[in-house]
Amino acid sequence: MESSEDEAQEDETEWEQDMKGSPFAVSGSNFLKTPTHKVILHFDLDCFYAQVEMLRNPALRDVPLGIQQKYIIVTCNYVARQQGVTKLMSVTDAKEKCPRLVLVKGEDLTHYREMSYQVTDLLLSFCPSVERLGFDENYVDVTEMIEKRRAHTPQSSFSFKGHVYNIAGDAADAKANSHAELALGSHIAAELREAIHSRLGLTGCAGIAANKLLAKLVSGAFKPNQQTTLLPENVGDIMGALSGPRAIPGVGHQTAKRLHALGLVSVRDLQLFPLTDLVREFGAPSATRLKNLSLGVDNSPVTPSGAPQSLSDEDSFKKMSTAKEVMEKMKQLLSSLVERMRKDGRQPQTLRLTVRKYSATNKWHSRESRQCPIPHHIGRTITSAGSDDTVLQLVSLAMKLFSKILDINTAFHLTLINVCFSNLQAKGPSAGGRSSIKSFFAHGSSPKPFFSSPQRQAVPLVPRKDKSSPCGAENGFITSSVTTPEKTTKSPPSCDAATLGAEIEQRASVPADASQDVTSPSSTTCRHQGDAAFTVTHGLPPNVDAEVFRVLPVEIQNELLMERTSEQCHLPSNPTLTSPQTSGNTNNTEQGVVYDLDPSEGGATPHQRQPAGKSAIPGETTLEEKRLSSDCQLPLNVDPKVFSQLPADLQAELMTEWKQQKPLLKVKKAARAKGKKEEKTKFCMLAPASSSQHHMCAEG
DNA sequence: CTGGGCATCT
DNA sequence: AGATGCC
Repeated sequence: MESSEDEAQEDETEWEQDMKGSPFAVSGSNFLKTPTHKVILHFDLDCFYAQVEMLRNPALRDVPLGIQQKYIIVTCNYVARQQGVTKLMSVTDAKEKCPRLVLVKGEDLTHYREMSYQVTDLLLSFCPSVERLGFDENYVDVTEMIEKRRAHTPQSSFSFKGHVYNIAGDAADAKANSHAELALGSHIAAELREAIHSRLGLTGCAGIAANKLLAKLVSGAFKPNQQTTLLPENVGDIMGALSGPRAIPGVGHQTAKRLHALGLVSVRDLQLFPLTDLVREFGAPSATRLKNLSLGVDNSPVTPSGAPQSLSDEDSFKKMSTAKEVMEKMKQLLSSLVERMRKDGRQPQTLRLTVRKYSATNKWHSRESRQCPIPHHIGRTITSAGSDDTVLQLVSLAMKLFSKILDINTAFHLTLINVCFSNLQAKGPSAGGRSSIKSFFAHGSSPKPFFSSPQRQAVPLVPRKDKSSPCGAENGFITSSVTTPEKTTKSPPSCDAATLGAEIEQRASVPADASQDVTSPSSTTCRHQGDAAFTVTHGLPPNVDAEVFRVLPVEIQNELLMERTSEQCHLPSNPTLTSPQTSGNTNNTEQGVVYDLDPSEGGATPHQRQPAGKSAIPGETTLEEKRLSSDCQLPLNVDPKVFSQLPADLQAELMTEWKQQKPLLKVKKAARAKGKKEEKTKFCMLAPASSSQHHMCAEG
């Protein structure tokens, strides 16, 4: 049944070899010098944060210790676990279980991060192929180390260090000689764990197996501070022992839900489920990967992590609803970020702001982010000086992003703010940013592109294979191309991967690495300019740090000033003082909502007001706007004299920016006047930078 | 009363 | 930009 079809092609050698036995263990007679399977180590530090705190304060060693982030115990030491405390338990529950639980705040990750990289660096001193997974786990591909070590290891003298999964202690040694690579791997793992302990004082577990998936799964078999090796003949055992698909690394909440909807509740269900049906649900790439994972097959390489590709800092809270709070939080977050960035030495080229808005229904997942290039003159000061002014400039930039996410003058309720530096560029000692591109094309030969981080260059060390993987496991295939001539695997009676059907290999045409060719995407919406220099500094909004305010972009300043006006000044005075340019944008003009300073409604925020036909007379607004557009487009807090003295090109640049900032009102009005929807499209083309102010004032 | 980072894929 | 997943 199986191979009646003549799909042919496939490397026959591989095919036959695979049909003979387990993809993992080519029994004994392997004449090839290159290893047929890799040996991957997975290291997992015990209750990492708690260990770090116990190192910092040895008095905590013998007491029940919990690491607290906000209202959660993110991890705890084993004394606490003995008393029923678990990871991710609420502080309330933890205290209930263990009244004497000692809590240490763990929101600041600095110490954990530093120790984490010390561990990775230590592993790197033994082997170049180290991949981080979070702060407390590392994969190490020791295949090459083992090749060398095996060369000068006497035959038939192998043994295992630590546990061997599902093999009794005395039976394990009998298997060592037929699994020499894994046996050597177990010794290397023991040595590395010992190095971590003696040099850094940390304990942890290790898993030794033929791929990352299995190494990770088996590393937790005996905890804490122990290690376990998984033999190929026990792959079926460990996969079958999983509580369900969700327990497979790579299968998250969403995937598990979709699997459940297909009726798949056990790993075995997934193993036996027809690939065709799985493809229908997940698409070929994900389907093949899922099915492979369920079989214990994982051909993903250990990819050296190197230095992080981004640095971020965030804080969560129950409620944040004023611009003042937002700015102060940003200042705080960016200060620490800049400090970290300075130590890193590289220069970030992108700033990203992420917020989480409170929402009764969608409580946890509604994150929104905006990003923009970091102007060169700011970026440079980050690594060199890291001054207060740098932080303020970044706050200014971040506030621009913030105003693209939501309207500052409309009530908001944030529960999280995150700032992130990305597009980190190693700054070479010479060659200031320019001149680089040309040199690449000048002569065909490839000049060293910069100074790139050594880690990144180390990537090629990892066999980038798709086929021809030394893992030997791949050949079951079924090219998951569009045509999908799926060779359905015969439904197997056993759990063993070999019997269940060998690996399904996707002809992964990996998109290589989409290494962004850097330089500025044309989205110049966030371009920084010296706009702050022309702003007035008197009459600040209440409770806003003058220093911060001074550096803000004028548009943000305007909004803040207007907010103050609308909230505090109930004076019936001339409404036009509230900067129509900015006020218009903050309202749903299509509903005729405007800032209507009604004394009867004390501190109500504008958005809470009804469209109220009263003062929202379209005619008036239109007139007001015409006046502005024809005459003075300068923000109200810009001194026209000062502005007029600026170079023409800078004037134009500033004007462009200001127009981009608040174009919505004008255009929408214009469109409405003409009654054509096409106008909106035209607007989008003319002002692509405009934010998507899709938040209608709704709740009226 | 669900944290603070990271990465990859789309 | 967002979703998803890992710790």
